Amino acid sequence: MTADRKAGRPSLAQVAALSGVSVKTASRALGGEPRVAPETRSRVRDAADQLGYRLNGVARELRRGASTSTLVGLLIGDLANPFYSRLAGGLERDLRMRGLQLITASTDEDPEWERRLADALLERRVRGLVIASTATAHAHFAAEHRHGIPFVFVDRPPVELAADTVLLDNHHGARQAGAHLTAAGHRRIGVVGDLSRLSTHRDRLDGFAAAMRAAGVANWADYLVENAHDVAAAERAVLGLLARTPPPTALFTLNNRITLGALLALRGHPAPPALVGFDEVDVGDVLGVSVVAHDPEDMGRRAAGLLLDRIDGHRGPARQVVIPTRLLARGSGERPPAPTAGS
Amino acid sequence: MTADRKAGRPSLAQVAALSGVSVKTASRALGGEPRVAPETRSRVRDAADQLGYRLNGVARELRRGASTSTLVGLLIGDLANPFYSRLAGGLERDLRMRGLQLITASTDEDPEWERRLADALLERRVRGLVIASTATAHAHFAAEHRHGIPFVFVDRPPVELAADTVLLDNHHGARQAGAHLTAAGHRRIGVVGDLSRLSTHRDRLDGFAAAMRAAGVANWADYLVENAHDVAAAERAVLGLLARTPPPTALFTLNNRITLGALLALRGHPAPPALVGFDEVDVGDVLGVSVVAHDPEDMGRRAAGLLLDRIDGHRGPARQVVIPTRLLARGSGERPPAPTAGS
DNA sequence: CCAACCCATGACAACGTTGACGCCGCATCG
DNA sequence: CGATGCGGCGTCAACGTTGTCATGGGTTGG
Repeated sequence: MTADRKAGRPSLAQVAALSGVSVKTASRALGGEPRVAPETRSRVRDAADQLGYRLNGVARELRRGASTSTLVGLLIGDLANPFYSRLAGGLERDLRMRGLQLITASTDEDPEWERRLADALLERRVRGLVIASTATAHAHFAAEHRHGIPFVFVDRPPVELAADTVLLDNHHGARQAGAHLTAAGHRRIGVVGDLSRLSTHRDRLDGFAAAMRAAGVANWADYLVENAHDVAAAERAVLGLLARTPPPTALFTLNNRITLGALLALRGHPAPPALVGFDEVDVGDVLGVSVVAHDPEDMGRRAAGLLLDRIDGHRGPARQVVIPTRLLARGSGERPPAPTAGS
Repeated sequence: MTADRKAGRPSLAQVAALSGVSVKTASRALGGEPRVAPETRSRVRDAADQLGYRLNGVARELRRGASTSTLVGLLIGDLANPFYSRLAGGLERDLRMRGLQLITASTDEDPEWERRLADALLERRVRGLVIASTATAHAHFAAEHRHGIPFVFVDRPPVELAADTVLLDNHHGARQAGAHLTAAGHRRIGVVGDLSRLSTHRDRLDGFAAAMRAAGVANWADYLVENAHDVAAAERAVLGLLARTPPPTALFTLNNRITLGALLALRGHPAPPALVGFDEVDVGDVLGVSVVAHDPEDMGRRAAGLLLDRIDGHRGPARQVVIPTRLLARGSGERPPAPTAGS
């Protein structure tokens, strides 16, 4: 009652003193080491309980060395985005089976923040780093990488750094979406994309362009809007596209938030254009939204796999995993072009 | 090239040696302390860059003491659930403005896991703990709490522990939903809930019961299904309710996942029952789903506020913040009872 | 011209734990 | 019965950093 207040947190020395053994024996007893008499062990445990003592993981990590950390860093754009949070969920689940914990930070797609956060994590001596990078160069990670810290890049590949990577099949998925729409007869397809510097955006655009070339649609870029980074911006972008003359007969939205914006823009529209979105949306099923789907949780699991391999000592060259996509036709993408204007 | 491989990570001593100063001076130079000659500082910095050196945050934390940690623990049910991930997002954003980082772990609503994870976080000497607890007692946190570690309970209150809390106005929200449905003439309302041990579930049920009493609806519990913990279970539960004779004319789904399950079950239904859900759903707006809405990110921010107050030395009694809910009428909740059976 | 002072730097200890090693006493074995 | 082995426990040092105190040289001021 007297010591309860001022004494910060008890240390192993206090537990040892209370139970009448040396510090080392107390450490053995609480750490589950063998070679401790059962009676001693329980006496130490009782003393620890009485003091509300808990082993200090920070001291242990310092003593045992950097490669004993159980923390893995995860840098993503925004935890509130279902794509990222599902990825984080899959990653976490596989890591914790190995006793590793996830420390998550959102970059808000700001490269400067991303770097500061990465520095903080590395200073904390995380065991590895999984990163959906928004930066356009990663050479400053080279030193850490050489020192043996495993890096896994997810969703977006590293630049100027040879590290393990998990990517979506962006090109193929977008090409499939484009082909699906042209097959239904669409020639004027509004395309709404995210920040143009992101590799995912560029890859999807490339895939779509390939589909347009294959279908003989020139000038498709006339109906392209980029940098619609949030739902509201996407909604505005779609409304802008629909106001053109002639309007697009179909839309291809390059990620989940943009698809949401488009759905908002099309609400109550008498003759909505066809719509295919990249990424699954939550009730896409119920809404009948056709999408290029993939499994974010699987991305997280694959990232965990690559990371754990490295932690287990795998020394091979950087590996790349590609997560497949598949087109889910649910109605919105199969609407034919409205017969307003000629072909 | 030779030392590059075997040497683990360089230490301050190596930087000091390379730059020809003492360890302490190197520490001062890199730590941004005053009283270092500019020329010395840059020499040390160069040496550090050359070695790929980074200050060791673990050692610093040990040296400076427990209350200098910049880690805050967050325990939630499932990172992939938008409610939790948005809460985490709001929390993280406010914490990082103070230089604090979030370490997140999912409990999968397993009390035993929750306890293990909490132990691990406390052993790591986190600066505070935010927890959406699935356990039914929290006395084992009492010792830590007395030692001054701030706890903030979110979504669900602590049991046998006086700690800061952020809750939703579950009772009021559910009562409003019930009143809304009875006002439209519904008397047979199917209610689908989550794990019955969760306080959120019980509070919402209580609120709904109050509305039923007020409207003079007895035996409402005949149409109650509990423990529908995932989307698939909720879908089955709703299908089961609809198969009853007479079927319910309306549904009240007690959380976001259950609402999703209900939407799946009602897909293509010729004369769907009215539906009100607790929690916002992603495109509820577009779908016309009436819900009892609230702001999970705000919950996170309020939790951050309570935590930061404690970190700043606030010593008052435990405080409780209640986040308001509001009923959003979007169509699904306003459908009148089908005239199949009599009132 | 000497005292008082400040600046830049260094030596040392300590944070709390655990690995390496050593010691003692009792049981086992040839 | 002495040698060997091992279970139980203690001593010591080290992990990498930083707070405290000390030191030497240069500057200022009376």
